[in-house]
Order: sequence, then C-alpha cells, then structure tokens
Amino acid sequence: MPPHAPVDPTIAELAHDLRIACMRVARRVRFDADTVVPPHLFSILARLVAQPRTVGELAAMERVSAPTMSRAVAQLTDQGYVVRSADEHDGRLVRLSLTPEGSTLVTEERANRDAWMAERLEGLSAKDQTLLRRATDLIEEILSREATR
Amino acid sequence: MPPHAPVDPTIAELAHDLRIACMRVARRVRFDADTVVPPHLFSILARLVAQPRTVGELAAMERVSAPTMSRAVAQLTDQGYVVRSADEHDGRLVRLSLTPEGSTLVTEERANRDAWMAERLEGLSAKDQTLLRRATDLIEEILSREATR
DNA sequence: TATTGTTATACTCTATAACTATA
DNA sequence: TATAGTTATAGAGTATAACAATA
Repeated sequence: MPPHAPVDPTIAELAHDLRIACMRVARRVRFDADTVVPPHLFSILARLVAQPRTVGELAAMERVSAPTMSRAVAQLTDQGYVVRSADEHDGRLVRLSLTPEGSTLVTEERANRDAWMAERLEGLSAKDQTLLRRATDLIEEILSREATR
Repeated sequence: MPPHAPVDPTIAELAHDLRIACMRVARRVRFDADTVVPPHLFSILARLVAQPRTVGELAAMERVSAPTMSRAVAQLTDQGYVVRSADEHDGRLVRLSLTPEGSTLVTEERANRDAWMAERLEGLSAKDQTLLRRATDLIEEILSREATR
C-alpha cells in the first residue's frame, strides 16, 4: 500500500472494532482457561506436536534467547512433558520431542480453550454460526496472505 | 454449562478456528505495533481514559497485587503520563489521572494498532467488508452478553 | 480495628557474557 | 574458527509479608 494513503473511515472503524473484538476474545480465553503450565511453556509444547525440534529452533520460533529456551526446556523435561535425545549426525544438537504426557497435555489444554469458545457459540442461530464461519475463514485468509507476502 | 454437555462437532470446529484466528490477530498486532511503553503499562493508561482511578481500583481491574500496581503507577508518574492527587474526603486514597502527554500517548498507540489492521482490510471487496462488520458486531454481542450474565 | 497504599524481600522470566563440547 | 547449548550474572515484573497513615 502507498505509505500515506488516505484511510476510508468505514474501514478504520471496522479495523478498530475487529481488532478490539479479537483481543477481547484472546484475553478471555487466556484468563478463563484452567492451565497446568504457564503460557510460555505451553507454547513450546505446542511447537513440538508437529515434529521434534532443537533448542535453537525453538528459541527462534518463540523469539527468546537460547539460554531462556534452554531453561524452559529443562523445566519441561523435569516435569516429564519433553524428552531429550542426541542427534545422530551432529553431537552438538539436542533433539526435543513430546512424551505421551506432553502430547496429552497439549490436546487437553486446547480442548479446554475450545470449550470456552464453544459454550458461547451454542446459543447462536444457524445463520449467525454461518456468518462467523465465513468471517473466520476470511480472517485466516488475510493473515496467511500477510505471512506469504 | 453442564459439565458433560455434548458438543456439536460443527460448533466445536468453529470455536477452535475462531479462537485461533482471534489469537493470531491479537498476537500480530502486539508484535507489529511500535510501542513506547510496555503492554502492562499501556493497559493502565487505557484504563484512565474514561475516568481517574485509585491504585486499588486499577490493581483489581488489571488483576495484579496492590504493590505491583503501586510500582507501575510510580513509573508512569515518573515518565509524566500520570498525575497523582489526593482525594478530598478520604486521605488514604490516591486519585490517578492522565496528563495531556498520557492522553496523547493512548490515542497515538491505538491509532498505530488500528492502522495495522486497516492495511489488511483495504484490499477486501465491499461484500467481505460487510461480512466482517457483521461478524465483529456479533462477537462483541457475545462477549458483552457473557460479561453481564 | 479495618482499609489504602508503600516498602522489604524473594521468586520467575528474561537477557547478555562467558564457558564447554562438537564440527 | 564457528556453532549448539549451558552456566553465570543481572534486570524487570510479579507476589506475599510487614509497615505507615487514615477512617
């Protein structure tokens, strides 16, 4: 977009309201969900669902320093949610993956958070549910478009 | 909600996707916005836009302890964004309100965040904008309904 | 005595710098 | 030498406990 393009007041208002609405939803979910591990540790576990990762990879993904990630991982291994293993070809690397307990925890915490949202959607009409379905897809599209720009 | 109420799989999926979409929007806005004060301090300033508050009121609203709020407020007064004043009738109370600088800061930071969102909505068709407008109103309604239950 | 707010102290998460082991 | 990870140390934000001032 041109650097100083004038902004349509309708879009500006929608942008404001949509941003606030999303932030409020995110905030509510965070506060209401019962959590076993704090957010920054849960975020790490969630990264390991798709595949094992090294300390350095996780640090980059979570945008924290290597020592910070090293400590966080140590906590998760102490709690039995993550296991360490050596890389076959490079002795410097530490491969991290979820234990069965870690995997279960991720699934359960996600279900908790989804349940919070689902409770608030159940009373809606089919029409409103369809509206939200389409809006959700549209938001996801906007975000993914941004990421690949 | 009843502890073990069955959940419509369609609703469950929408709940999951909508929650994720909102959290991603909130996250993006937080990362991309250039901020002068950290989030927890900005949140306090935003509380003072509507009306002056006491330390205890702010602590309750932000869900932190009184000493924590006391320290945060001290930082904001040091930076010139907040002023302290005595209550007329109760000498124990400290009334906190925004300085002109604090008020300007809130306005500017909000505009920054809105701009981030607005950039991403400008390319949408009128139809899609209308869809998001209605969805936003619906989400706000759901959230406010929850708050007043 | 009860309430409002601050000060004292400690714990957690974060970072940078220094160190060890491997490539 | 360069890289992956850990340990040492320090700074910021948070909490509980103890304290001061006012009701």
